[in-house]
Amino acid sequence: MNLLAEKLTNNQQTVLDLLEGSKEPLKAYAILFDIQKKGIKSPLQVYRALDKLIEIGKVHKIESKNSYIACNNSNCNSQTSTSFLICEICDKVTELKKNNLSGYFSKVSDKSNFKYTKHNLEIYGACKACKNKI
Amino acid sequence: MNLLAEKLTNNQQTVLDLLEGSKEPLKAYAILFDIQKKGIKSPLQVYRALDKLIEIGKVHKIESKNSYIACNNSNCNSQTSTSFLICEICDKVTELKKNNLSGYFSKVSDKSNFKYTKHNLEIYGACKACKNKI
DNA sequence: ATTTGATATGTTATATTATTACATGTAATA
DNA sequence: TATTACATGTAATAATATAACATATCAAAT
Repeated sequence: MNLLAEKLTNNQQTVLDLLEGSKEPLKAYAILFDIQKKGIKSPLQVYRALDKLIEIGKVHKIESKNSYIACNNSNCNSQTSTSFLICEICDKVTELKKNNLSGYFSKVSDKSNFKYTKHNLEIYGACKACKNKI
Repeated sequence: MNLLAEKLTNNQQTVLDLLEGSKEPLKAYAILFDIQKKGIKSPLQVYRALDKLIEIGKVHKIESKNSYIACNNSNCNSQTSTSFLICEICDKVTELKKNNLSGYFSKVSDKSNFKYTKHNLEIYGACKACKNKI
C-alpha cells in the first residue's frame, strides 16, 4: 500500500480539512457539529473517517484529551507512535517531529525485558507563548 | 498535607483494595461491578474514589485504555507523571519506576521552547513472558 | 461490460465512559 | 455547638464510541 497515494473519500477529506484548519485538537462530536452542513449527520461517519485517517497517519488521537489532531509532519511515518507537547494554559498541541524518542524508549523497554513496538507520549506544560506570560 | 498519612474512606479503600489485587488495569464500570456487593451502587461513587486515589498518587489512569491501575511504587511521587509498559498480547501493564524520564523530557521540551510540567508515557509492545512465546 | 471483492456509506440503535445537580451525612475544630 | 471541609447517596444526564444491517461505490479480474 502506498500511503502517499492514498486517495481520500469525501467524508475523510472533509474531516481532515477541518482538523488541518484547526489550531487546537478537536473532539469527535465537535467535528460532527462543524461538518453537519457538509452532509455528515452521524457520529459514526466521523469516527469512521477518523479511524481511516489515523490508520494512514494523517491524524493522531490525543488519548488524554479524547481529541484528534492533524499530523503536521509532511510525510508522517508515525502511524503508530506519537509524541505531543500539550500546553495546559492555551490547549495548543505541538507534535514532536521525527526524533530519536523511539530508539530511546526501545532501550528503556529493553531494561525491563520488554519488547518495544510503539509509544504514545503526552507532555504537559507551558508553550512558548504562554510561559512568557507567566 | 501529608500524603503518607492520608487516611482513606471506606469507598476509597474498597476501590484501592480491588485494584491492588488485580493483575490488570480495570475499567471504572468493571470496578463498579466487582464491588457492588460492598455497597457501592453508582458509577459516581467509583469515579469519586478514583479521583481521590489518583490525586494522592495511589492510582494512575491509563489514558489509552480508559483503565485504572494501582501504583506499584511503595511511595509513588508521581501523582502526575506516569510511564507504563503495556503488553499488547496479554494486556499486562507495568509501571516504570522512578527513573530519569522526567529529566529527559524536560530537556526535549526545552528544545521546543516548551516548559515541561509532567508527562504521560504509554509504551506498547510485548512483555517478557509474551515475547518469549512468539 | 460484467462480475467480484473490498471498502465506504447511511441510518438507527445502543454501549461505554464520565459528570451535573442536589440533598444529606460525618467528623474535625474553632 | 456552630462552622468548615469533605465525603456520601441517588437520580438524571452528558459525552464518547461502537454494533448491526442494508446499500452503495469503485477498481480489478474475468
